[in-house]
Amino acid sequence: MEVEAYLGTSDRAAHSWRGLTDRTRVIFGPPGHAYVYFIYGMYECLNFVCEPEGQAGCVLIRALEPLAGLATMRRRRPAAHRTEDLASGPGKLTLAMGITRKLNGADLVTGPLQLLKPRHESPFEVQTTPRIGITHCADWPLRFVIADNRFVSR
DNA sequence: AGGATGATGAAG
DNA sequence: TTCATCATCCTA
Repeated sequence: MEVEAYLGTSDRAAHSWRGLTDRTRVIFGPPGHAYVYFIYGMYECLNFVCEPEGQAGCVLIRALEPLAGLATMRRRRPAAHRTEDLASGPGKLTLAMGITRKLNGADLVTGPLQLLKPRHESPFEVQTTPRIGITHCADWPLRFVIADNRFVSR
């Protein structure tokens, strides 16, 4: 599991940095919703909106450990030859899970994509590192990974 | 190391 | 209406 935080208007790496636009509308909306954006002409990335309505701030979901639907994910990700590669990056993750911009703005509690509490939660240690793939504020320690976890990018 | 690929936002 | 930029992935 791997995530990155993007702050509101103070974070030059964040889409919300320039303020409210058509694209950033859902980031400024209520928390608990999905922000899905299109990048590099081919990929989509999933974020969770985290700040109260009117403020901007979200978390980019960069990688996760696939637990269910493995066969479906393998079909969607023919380039992934190992289970660890199915969702080990923000673009790979959305491909594996079939997440597209149609889910932009979806409610993560009641909508078609739901964030659930795990049935069994095992303890883990969080490791903090700089964010990946950005130019502005590149040294801010806002990337969080489960320590020693195989299911992360890179 | 480089190419695929198109939306976005700002400038003209 | 152009233009640079971009929170990426894959093949070589």
